[in-house]
Amino acid sequence: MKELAAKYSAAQVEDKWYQYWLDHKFFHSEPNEKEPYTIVIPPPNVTGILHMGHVLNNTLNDVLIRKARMDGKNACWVPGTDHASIATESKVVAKLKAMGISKEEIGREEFLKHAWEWKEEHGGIILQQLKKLGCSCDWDRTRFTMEPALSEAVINTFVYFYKKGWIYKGVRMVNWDPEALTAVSDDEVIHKDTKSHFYHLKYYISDGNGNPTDKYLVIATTRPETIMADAAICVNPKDERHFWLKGKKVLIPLIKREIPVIEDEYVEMDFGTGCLKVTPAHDVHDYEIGLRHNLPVLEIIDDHGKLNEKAQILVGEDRFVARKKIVKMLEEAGNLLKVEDYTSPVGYSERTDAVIEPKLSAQWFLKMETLAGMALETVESGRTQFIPEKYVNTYRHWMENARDWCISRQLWWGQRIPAYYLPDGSYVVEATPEAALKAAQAINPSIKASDLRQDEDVLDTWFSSWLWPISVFDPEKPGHPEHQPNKDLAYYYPTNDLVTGPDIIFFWVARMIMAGEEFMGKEPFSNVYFTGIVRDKMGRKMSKTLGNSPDPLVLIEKYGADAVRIGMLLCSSAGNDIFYDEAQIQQGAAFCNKIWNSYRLVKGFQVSADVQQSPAAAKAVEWFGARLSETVALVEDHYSKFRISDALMTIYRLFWDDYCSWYLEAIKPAFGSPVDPATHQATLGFFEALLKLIHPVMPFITEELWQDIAPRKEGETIMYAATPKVQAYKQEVLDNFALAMETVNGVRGVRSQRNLPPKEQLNLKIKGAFPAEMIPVVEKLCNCSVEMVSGFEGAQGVGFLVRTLEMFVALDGKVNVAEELEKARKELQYQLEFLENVRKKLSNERFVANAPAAVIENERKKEADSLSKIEILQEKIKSLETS
RNA sequence: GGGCGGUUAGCUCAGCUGGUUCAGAGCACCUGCCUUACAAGCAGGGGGUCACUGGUUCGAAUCCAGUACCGCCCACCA
Repeated sequence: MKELAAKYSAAQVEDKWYQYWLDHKFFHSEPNEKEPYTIVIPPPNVTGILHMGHVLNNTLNDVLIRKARMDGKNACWVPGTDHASIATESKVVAKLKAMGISKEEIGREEFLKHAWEWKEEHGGIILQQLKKLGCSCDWDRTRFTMEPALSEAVINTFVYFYKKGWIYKGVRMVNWDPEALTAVSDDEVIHKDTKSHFYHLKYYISDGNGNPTDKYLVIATTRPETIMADAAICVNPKDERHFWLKGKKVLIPLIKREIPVIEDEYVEMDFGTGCLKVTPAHDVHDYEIGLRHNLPVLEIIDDHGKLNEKAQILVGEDRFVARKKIVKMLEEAGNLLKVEDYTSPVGYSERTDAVIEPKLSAQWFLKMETLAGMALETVESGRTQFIPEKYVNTYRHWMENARDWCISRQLWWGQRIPAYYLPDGSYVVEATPEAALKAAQAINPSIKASDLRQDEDVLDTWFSSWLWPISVFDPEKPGHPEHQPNKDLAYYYPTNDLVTGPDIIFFWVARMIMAGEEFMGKEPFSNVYFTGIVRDKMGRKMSKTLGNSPDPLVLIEKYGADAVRIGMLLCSSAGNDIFYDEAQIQQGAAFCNKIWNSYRLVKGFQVSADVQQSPAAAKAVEWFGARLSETVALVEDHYSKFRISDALMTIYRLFWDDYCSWYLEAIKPAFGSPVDPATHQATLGFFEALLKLIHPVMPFITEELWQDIAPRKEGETIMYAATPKVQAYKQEVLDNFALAMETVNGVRGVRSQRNLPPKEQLNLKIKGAFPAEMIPVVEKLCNCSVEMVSGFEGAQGVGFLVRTLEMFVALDGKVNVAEELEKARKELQYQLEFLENVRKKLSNERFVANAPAAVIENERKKEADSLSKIEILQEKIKSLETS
C-alpha cells in the first residue's frame, strides 16, 4: 500500500484478507496448553440463505471469538449446518411438485436421492456467505447434522433413551399439519386469533328408537363439519338448566346417529350454551373427556384434512369446504339456530401456516420429567447464565410444565427411527439392522432380515441439534455415557458462550442443556446471550412477503462487511429487538472512512529527528496514553457483561472524539512542517492499539491498516495481536487535559457566537490556578495566545467560566456590554439558586446525619465552588456596569 | 386467563447496589465552515414534568403499590 486513496474502499481489501486468513489457517484450532474458548454456531438450515438475523447473530459470535483469540485464548468457533427436516423436505417436495412428481409416487429412496441432490446443490451456500461477513469459523471442523457420524450419534441416543425407558411409543392427540403431512410439536404451533363463526345447532332428543322428539338442546360450535364424529353431548353436572337432559340421548343432525348426554366438570356453564359436543377424534380436550367417559373415537378427517367415508356425508371434501356446505345443509334441515361472529385462537403450523388438525396418531415420545428437572437446575444454579436474565423466568415456567417431547415426524428427510417391527407387530429398538435382527431372533428365532420392517418416521430435527455442542467434537459420545471423551471433546467442552435468538430457547437451548447434563454431566455452555429479533425500522418483522428484508450480501458489497457488522451492533443491546435501518450501516461505513483518513494523516507526516517534540504534543501523548488505558478498562467491563454495543460505542468515541478530534489535532504539525520522532512513534503506537481494540468488530479494515503501519512478515496478523492492556496512569493527567478541553470549548464557543474566523488568532486571559503545562495545548487547539492574569481591568471582550476559573477572550471594540451583562446576570441567578439548593440540603440535619460522608463532602465542595463562582460573577457584573 | 418484561430527547437506547453539577450517548435536527486526513468531514447549538398517581426516604429516573399503554411467553372456552 503506497498511496492511500482519500476514501476507503472495502471491496478491494476484504476478500484479500479473508483469503490470507484462510491460507494461513488462522481460524483453525487444535487442543493445546492454552485456555480454550469455544463457541458452536447455531447451525443454520443447510439450504438456507443469509438474512439479517444471521448477520446479527454471527457478527456477535465473531466478535466474541476474535476478542477471545486476541486475549490469548485458544479460540474455536465450530461451524456447520442443520438438515432442518421439515423446512428442507418441504422445499424438495415443492421442487418435485413443479416437475410433476409427487413424493409418494417415487418412494422413500428415490425421494432421498433428490433431497441429497438438493442439499449438495444448495447446501453450504450460507457458510460461504458467512465468510463474506468475515466470520472466523474453524472451517476444517464444519459439521452437518445429517452427516454419517452425527446421524449415528442421533440413533445411538435414541437407543440409549429407549433402553433407559424414557422413550415410548404412544397414541396421542398430536398437532397434525395436513400440508406437511406430519405431526409437529406443541412448540411448532402458533396460535393466532382468527375470525370465524359460532354456529348454534339444535340436537333433537331421541325417543329411544332413533327418532327425534320435539325437544332439543343447543350446542355452539366453530367446527360444524365435525359433528359426524360426535361421541356425546356433555354438560356440567352442576348446571341446573340441563338437569332434564340427564340420561337422555340425542341425535346428531343430518346423520341422525344417537349419542348420549354425559356430565363432566370440564364444561363451563357460562360459555356458549353450556352444552358441549364431544368429538374425541378431533379435539384435544374432547379426547380427554372421551377417555374419562369411555367414549368411542371416530375419525372422520383424513391426513390431508379431507372428510372420509366415516363421515357418511360430504365424503372427500376438504374440512373448510365441508364446513361451508354443512352449514347450508343444517340450515335446510332446520338444525341451525343462529350464527354468531366469533374470534378464537386457532393453531397454525409454524412451517406451512396450515391450520393444525388435532389428530390421534401413534408417535414416539421422550419423557421430559427428569431431563427438564436437570436442565432447570443448571440455569437456576447459575452454572449457565442467561443474558438478559429475564429469560430465566420464561425458562423456568417452561421447564416446570414441560410435556413429553414428541420426537417422531412423518417425514423422510432426517434420521429414521431405529425401531424394527416384527411380523406380529411387536418391535425391537437397535442402532443397526443387524443388531435389530439379532434382538428379533432372540424373541423369535425364525425371523429373517426381510421380515423386519423399520419404522417409517424420522426424528425431529431438534433431536439431532440438541447434541450439537457434544457431537461436533465427539459423535461417539452421545448415546454412550461410558465412552471416554476424545481429545477434542475433553478440551473444548463445555463451550463458553452461545449466541442465539430467544425464539428457540425451548427448541434448542433447553434441550442442549438436557443433553449436556445427561451425556456429559455438565452444562454445554456458561453463558447464553439472547439477541433480539431483527425488524425493519417500522418495527415489522423481516419477511419475504413484505419485501423489507435486505440481502446482506448486497449490503456487504455496497458498504463493506465491517460497516454492516457495525451497523448491526450499534443498535443491538441484548434481548431487545433490533430496528434495522440502513442508515446505521452508513454510519459504520463513515466510521471506516474516518479510521482510514486518520491513518492517511499520520502516514503523510514527515518525520525529522531535528525537530523537538512540542510541549503541546508531549502533553497530548501523555494524555492519550492515560485516556486509552482508562477506556480499555471500560471496554473490558462492557465485554464482561456482554454489553457489546456499549463496548463498540466506547471504542467508537475513543477513536473519533479523543483520538481524531483531540489528540491528532493537538499533535498535528503546522502545514509543511515535519513531526518529531517521539510523537510520531507514540502516535503509531496509539493507532495500533486502537486497531487492535476495534478489530473484533471490524476485522478487515483493521487488518489492512495494521499490515501497513509497520513492516510485517508473511503469516503475521492482527488476529493474534494481543488486546491492549490497561497501563497505570495518573488521574491528574486526565483531569488537567479535561480542564484544557473545557477551556478550548469555551474559546470555540466565543468564536462561534461572535462569528470569528478560525484563522484569526485570539487572546485568552485566564485568572486563577490553571496548570501552566496545559497552556500550549489550549493555544494549539483553538488558535489563541494564553495569558495568565490577575485581573481583567480595562480589558474589553467576552468572559466565561470554566469550573471556578474566570476566562476572558479579548475583543477590542466588538463587545456588546448589555449582552454580556445579561448573560452574566442569568448565570449569577442560576448559581444563586443552585447554592440555595445545596445549602438547603446541608442545613437539613437529617441529611447530614444520614448521608454517607463522601456525599456530604461533595455537597460542601459544590457549595464552595458555587460561592467562588458567585463572587466572580458579581465582580464581573460590577465591572460591566461601570464600564 | 396466567406469567414475564418495558414506558427516559424526533428515533434507537444507556443510566449497575437510591446521593458526583444527573438527566446522558449515538443518530436525526438547526447554525456557521470546501481550515492543506476525512463534506462519509469540522466547529457550535437547540431539544426530555424520566408514562401516570400515590407511598417509602434527609434525598427517587432509580425502591414499593396502584393505573394506563406496549411487547413477549405460556395456556386455549367448545
